[in-house]
Amino acid sequence: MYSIGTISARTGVKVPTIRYYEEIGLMPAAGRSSGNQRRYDGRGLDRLHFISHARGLGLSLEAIRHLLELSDKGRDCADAHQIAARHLSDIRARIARLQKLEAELERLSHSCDHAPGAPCGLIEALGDHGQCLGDH
Amino acid sequence: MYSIGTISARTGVKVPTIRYYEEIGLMPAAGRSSGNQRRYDGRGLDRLHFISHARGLGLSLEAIRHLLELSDKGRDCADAHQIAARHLSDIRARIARLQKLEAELERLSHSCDHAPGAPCGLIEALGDHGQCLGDH
DNA sequence: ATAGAACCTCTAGTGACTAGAGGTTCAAGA
DNA sequence: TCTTGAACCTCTAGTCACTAGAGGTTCTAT
Repeated sequence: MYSIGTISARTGVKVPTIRYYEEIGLMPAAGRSSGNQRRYDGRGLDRLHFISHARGLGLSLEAIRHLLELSDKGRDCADAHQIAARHLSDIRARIARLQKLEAELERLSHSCDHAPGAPCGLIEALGDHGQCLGDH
Repeated sequence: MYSIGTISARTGVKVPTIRYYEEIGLMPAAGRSSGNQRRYDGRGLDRLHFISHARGLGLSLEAIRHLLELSDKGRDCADAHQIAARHLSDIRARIARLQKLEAELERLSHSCDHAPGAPCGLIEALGDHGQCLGDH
């Protein structure tokens, strides 16, 4: 049996975060010691590893909750793949958007010649969307 | 003079969001009609355009607040460029991270052969960080 | 037995909004 | 001038995924 501090150290998930996961039902209510402290077994540790890993991949807690349910039920992985596919396309969309912003911001930075006394071209450009190429 | 609804329509910023910007001091407190409704002039509209554009580029309200101060003071654009540069490197870091996640998630999806009855390889892989390449 | 690290619950705060309740004002048409 | 209803007002509370702090209790090692 592990204390909350132990599984925190093993998974890298902070102690208050573990309690938060329990509060929202992502982690099952842990067993308690005689003095009311949480005690976890290997399954609890595994589950927290799963959550931590999926969070690291950027999945929302809602998606993880869904994945955990599928895992608990034990079969039919089509749904799991759908969740992963949705997340993947979401990631790709975010990359595309960030790349547009990157280009735009770089362009705006170059629209200023740093002339002393003159207004900053970058600030002007921020005020005037008309100068922009993209649709942000 | 424009009503809050009018500048909302012109900038695409929702009405409650404009009130929120005023509450946190990003928009100056607007003048009022005799019946206590907000009234904006061209400067208010410009300022909201600026904020909306910068938000669209992904800048935080804190960064925008800073930029607005620089703009109000009117000269020395080095600080503005520093803010933009910081944001640009932040965007690049986020792109790099998302690209890692993309690769990892794609790999995990392929680690399942969809055999009926067998446990889902994707879910197994999510539980076991040891299988991973990256450091997410 | 004791010290102090780790644990407990509870409340409140973060960023950037969004939603809703309950009430008031404005502008256009009759 | 009156009426209608769209737009406005303030205030509170909720979102996501935590994080911080107060004030108190339990565990573990010496």
